[in-house]
Amino acid sequence: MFKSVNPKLDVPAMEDNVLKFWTEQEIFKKTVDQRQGKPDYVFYEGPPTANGRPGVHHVLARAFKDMFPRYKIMRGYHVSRRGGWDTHGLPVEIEVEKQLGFTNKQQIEEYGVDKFNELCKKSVFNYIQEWEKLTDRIGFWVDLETAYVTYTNDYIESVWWILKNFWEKDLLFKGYKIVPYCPRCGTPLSDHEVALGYEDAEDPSVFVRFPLVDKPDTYLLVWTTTPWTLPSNVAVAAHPDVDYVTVEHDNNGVTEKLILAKSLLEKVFRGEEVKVLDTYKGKKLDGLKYQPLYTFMPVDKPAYYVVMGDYVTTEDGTGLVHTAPAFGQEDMETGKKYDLPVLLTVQPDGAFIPEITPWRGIFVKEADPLIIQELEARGLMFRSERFTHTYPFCWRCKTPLLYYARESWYIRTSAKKDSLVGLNKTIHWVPDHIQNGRFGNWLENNIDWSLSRERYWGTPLPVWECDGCHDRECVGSVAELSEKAGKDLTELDLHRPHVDNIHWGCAKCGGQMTRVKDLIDVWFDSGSMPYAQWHYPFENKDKFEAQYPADYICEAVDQTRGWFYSLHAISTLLNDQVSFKNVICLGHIQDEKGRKMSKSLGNIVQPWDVINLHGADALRWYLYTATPPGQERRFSSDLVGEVIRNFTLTLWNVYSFFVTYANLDKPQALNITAPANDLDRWLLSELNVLVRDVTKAYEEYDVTNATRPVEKFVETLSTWYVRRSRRRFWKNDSPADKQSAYSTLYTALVTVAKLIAPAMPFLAEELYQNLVCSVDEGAPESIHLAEWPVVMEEFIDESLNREMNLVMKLVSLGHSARQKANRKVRQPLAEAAFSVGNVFERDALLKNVEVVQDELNVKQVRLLDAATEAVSHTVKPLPKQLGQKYGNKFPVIQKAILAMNAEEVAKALLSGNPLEVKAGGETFHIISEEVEVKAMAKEGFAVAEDGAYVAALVTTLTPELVAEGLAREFVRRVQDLRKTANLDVADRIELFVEASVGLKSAVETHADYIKAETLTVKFSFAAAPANASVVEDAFEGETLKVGLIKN
RNA sequence: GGGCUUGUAGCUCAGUUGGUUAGAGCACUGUGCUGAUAACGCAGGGGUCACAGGUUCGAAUCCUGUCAAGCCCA
Repeated sequence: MFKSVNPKLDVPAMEDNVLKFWTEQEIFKKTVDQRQGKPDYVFYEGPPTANGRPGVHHVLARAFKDMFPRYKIMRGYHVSRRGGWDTHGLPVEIEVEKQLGFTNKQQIEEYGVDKFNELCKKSVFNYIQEWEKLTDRIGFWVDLETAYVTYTNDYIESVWWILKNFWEKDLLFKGYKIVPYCPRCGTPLSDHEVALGYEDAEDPSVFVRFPLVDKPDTYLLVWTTTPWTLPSNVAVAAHPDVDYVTVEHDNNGVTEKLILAKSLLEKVFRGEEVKVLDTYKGKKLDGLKYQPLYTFMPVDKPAYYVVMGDYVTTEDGTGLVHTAPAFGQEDMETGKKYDLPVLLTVQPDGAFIPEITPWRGIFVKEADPLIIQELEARGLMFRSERFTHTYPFCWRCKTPLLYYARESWYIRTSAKKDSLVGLNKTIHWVPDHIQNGRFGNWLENNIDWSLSRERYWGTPLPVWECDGCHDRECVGSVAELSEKAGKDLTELDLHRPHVDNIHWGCAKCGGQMTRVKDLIDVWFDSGSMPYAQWHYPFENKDKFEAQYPADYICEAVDQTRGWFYSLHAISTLLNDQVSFKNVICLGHIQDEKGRKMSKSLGNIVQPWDVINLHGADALRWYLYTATPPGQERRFSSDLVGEVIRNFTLTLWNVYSFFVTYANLDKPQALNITAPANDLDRWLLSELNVLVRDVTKAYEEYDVTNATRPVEKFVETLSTWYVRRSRRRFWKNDSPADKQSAYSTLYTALVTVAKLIAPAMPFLAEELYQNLVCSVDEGAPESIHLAEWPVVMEEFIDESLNREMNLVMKLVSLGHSARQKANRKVRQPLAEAAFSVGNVFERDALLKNVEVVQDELNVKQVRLLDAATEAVSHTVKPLPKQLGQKYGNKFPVIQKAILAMNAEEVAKALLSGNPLEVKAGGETFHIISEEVEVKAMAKEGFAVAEDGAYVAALVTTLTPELVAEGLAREFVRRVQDLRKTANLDVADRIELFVEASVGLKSAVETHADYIKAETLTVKFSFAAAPANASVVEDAFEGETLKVGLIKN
């Protein structure tokens, strides 16, 4: 019937078998093909780069990516899941540079850009086999055979088409960008490179007087650490809400007035006596004109006045910030805002341009002392010192970096800010705070997308410029390029340097059109994937339309400004539409000590180490259940091992139990009908609640709630349902009841398998193959082709669930009482009495008396009753009820109730009448819901309590009870012996017993019970023959020697 | 420096519109149960709910500030 199941599960072997089955039967392909024509569920794969080994964090993302497509397939959707590879960008170049031993761009140029790019192209797939192997092994179903690759001409052409669209909408433009720049290497550095080169450095710290136009004896006191930027000063920034002062100061006998931030007076004058003439907010300085320090360069726009900036701090300096848009990020932003002129006074080699006559050709840092000298000579220097701070240097050549304006291409995203913000409000974010927090804020403060990169391996910016009249054209397709160039360029590699060699005559002046040298940001590549993966609009219009926008994407949280943004921005600017509807934003993985995993710390956990030990399912399940998705998570292999012990094996054992007995009994039918047995009704009720809750969670992209409740259910299934039902499977006089038990357990197992299929695809498949496919030839051949379970509302009985919960609770209390009285469970006791909180619970207990009797091994179960036995009461005023009703009167009421006689209070409340309480000069009528009344057994009981619940056991033993206890002890020894003798569960035996008097008498009395329990057909009080399995033992003051022979 | 997030037992995490005794699993100790179990039940030890103020009859929960960690930006 069913394939027999080894209770000892070899997880990796099981998973390998399932993988083999999927491969051989092409199950993944079938999940796509068989849903052809069904509604599409669209998933986008955020492309990784395969030039490094995949790590645990990649497994995390891939596990989450895999889950929802699997779920949706079972819900009957058509889900095509195309893989993709991100192949361009600086990290790729750096790998190749390392390989070639290069340290600067010069070397790449000398080596040859074509050869360099060839190496880049090869290196991006260095580890592709490892990626494919891991992807396959963790069960991430994604189509890698047709995966899109961002370096292909088709992909690039689509990206060009998008850029041309932006160009035509005037959304693509050239501007300035401040970049960290190495004047010796002649190149800007990436953030990553800048981070490599921070060192302590000594720099000037100067306070300069800027004379006002209208009041020449009044000066703005301005602080800077880069005197060389003063010749390009065009404004001074002040904070609108900070307090500023005008002070009178004695400058070598001449009285002058200085303006600076109030809170910095002390720091600047260092106790020197000054007279504060006026105090006011920075706002008041707005627009105040001053005389320029230098006029080497003409300005074509208004300049030399005070501007407002929120970024101005009063930590250092004077609260008045020298502003030179060419040499600082904030300065540039301010410059754009106020339309200030940009005075580019420095050449690319870091020396002053000829216009700066006194210092022409001098490296700026070396000009600092000369400038200071010059300002001192003019009486404008208030103070000049040196100070040490952390400053970035070029990591290659140790030259101090300059923040320097470079020409750069931008996408005018800020023009579409309202759309970006508005469309974001329609996206479902998990966790939801990203929507208005990190992502929303980023959109609210949107700045234009800096698009260009001065590099080699990437999508070239398709803009050509005339060397004569500087007219520019943007090219949106290969056909267009061919037409302009006057030759067929279909075969042209669209990368540098090939594309750089294409020229044509300028339509306006006849000059030569040459491509600008820039590449575009790789994020633009990945954000273009909804279009470019299909070579849209040149091909596959239908596919694009069917696959846009995505229903679901998932990446780590660092992608908010990466892929999530690039997708959103491109889609908004191009189509005014979202490109994804649901997104899960994952937290990062840390090591077991909460540190970042990094090569340098040597704390990287290799996914293979975990998978080979515990399997892919356990790893996946751990990732889903351990932490809410958006949170950082500490990770170690041991934590994954807990999944096996806690969840996998528990489920596996229930499964193995079912198969073992089902194969013995061969139950007729396994389909479910309305069962008569309460335990079955309860399990089916809980099961359908589980289906309902898990389904809801999947629909809401709530991974934690789609998985954790299954764990809880399986635990209850094993430790309550199966334990309570065990005898119904192997010793049951009622065929109908046995049948019902099989059907119920079977249904639970198959349903659980389906519920975990998206999360633990291997185990789910293994269970399904044996439980379903081996008995139903018409069933779908894989669980991943099966239908998602439907909630059968008619089976849900919430009050039954509450009832069973109570029973478990009371049984647990009963065990606790036993423990306190030191009465082991094998010893039957006369009775257990309970006190519960309300009528519903009283009825629930009475309904389940037999279960409680059996669990606690007591002869009678009943309610503690004040009328028939000595019982005392305690009362507890309930803060929630009373506090909400009476507010700040609660404490006095509570005190008053506790001061009253507990028995009288209990009596009143139990009778259903309100309790009159006098407190604080008022009278309150307290009703029974507002006070918890607990009955306490007075004497002769072993008691355990929790809240309103009390379990009280009668622990006195009669000789009959003792004998019964001994009989059970005897049975237990025999069962052990059966086990050690390796008997089969159904084997019949013959017993030979030598026992002390009391035990012998007990065994005789309970002989029928013993024979039935142990499947004994022949029984004798005699010494065991030599071929018998024998055990000797002593307990409860008795001795025993028992021998067993298989009959 | 700014934005977002997080801080609860040795570890991983729950903790409902604020309700007085803060829970679970793992690990540890003791004990019991078992012919599915690699288990399970019960009990015990283990907590300044990061810290400091505030609001409230009542704060892990709400507010303010501080500290620490992570990510993104500067």
